[in-house]
Amino acid sequence: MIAYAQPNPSPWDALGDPTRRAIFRRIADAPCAVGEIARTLPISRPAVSQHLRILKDAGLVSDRAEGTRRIYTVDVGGLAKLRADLDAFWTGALGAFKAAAERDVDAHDQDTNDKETDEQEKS
Amino acid sequence: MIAYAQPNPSPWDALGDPTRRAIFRRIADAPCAVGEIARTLPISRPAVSQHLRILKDAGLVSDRAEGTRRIYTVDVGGLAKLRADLDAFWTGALGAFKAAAERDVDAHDQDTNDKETDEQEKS
DNA sequence: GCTGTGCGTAAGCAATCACTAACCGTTAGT
DNA sequence: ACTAACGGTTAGTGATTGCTTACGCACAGC
Repeated sequence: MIAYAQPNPSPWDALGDPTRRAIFRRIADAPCAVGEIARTLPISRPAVSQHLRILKDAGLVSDRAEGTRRIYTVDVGGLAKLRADLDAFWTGALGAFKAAAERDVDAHDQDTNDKETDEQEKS
Repeated sequence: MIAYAQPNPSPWDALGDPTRRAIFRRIADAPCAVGEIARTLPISRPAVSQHLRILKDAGLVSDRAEGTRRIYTVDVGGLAKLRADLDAFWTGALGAFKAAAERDVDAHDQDTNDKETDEQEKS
């Protein structure tokens, strides 16, 4: 899976896998160690390690040593990136929606602007 | 890629691919047709079709016919799901952070509660 | 020092996935 | 009716990916 690792994968890439989402969800609830996570999932402990590496490289979690254990915690930087992207998607979608609503009066007379008309008809 | 299709993939699964994120971003900007998207991306038009199918099954986009063209628009339902999940991640992460902040006074005396202490040290 | 526990990493493998070319149905214009 | 444009679908292919086992290092307790 190291072959899969690229320097800084996108948080979206990282959470595009259901196992990694489950792991991340667990860490978001409370910081925990690799072994604790592995015991709650139907996969091997090294697999969890490898997933954590990806989450870490994506900026979604960070880790620190505590004796023989490594404790993983959420890195809000990665969450912020996701939120920013999601907001952009949302803004774009709602922007088109609002533009269509403002043109609602003329919707049937101005069929030349297909983009807004399409969005209005979808809603 | 139909082999990849499952009835209702998660929006996270759908956006876990960079090509699909690019497609979705384009649609979030404004509704558009398959061919328009394909012309702006370095992949074939059938590939775009297949990606759109996944985004649609994930509830992130919807489509309608307009002559020979199919116009794709954002489905805010899928966006809402992403937002809800993201909020849950965020809430969990900040909850642990706030709990640690409230215990800041006793942080050095109560090292037995490792979870909160860990989160406080991370921040 | 020895032993046990925890965990990162590498290598290998089977399954999955993103891509292409080809095919064909639908729509629209002449 | 013919032609062009559009786009969904299928099948095949090579690349990618998530998993496992094995190895070895670090830490902690005795």
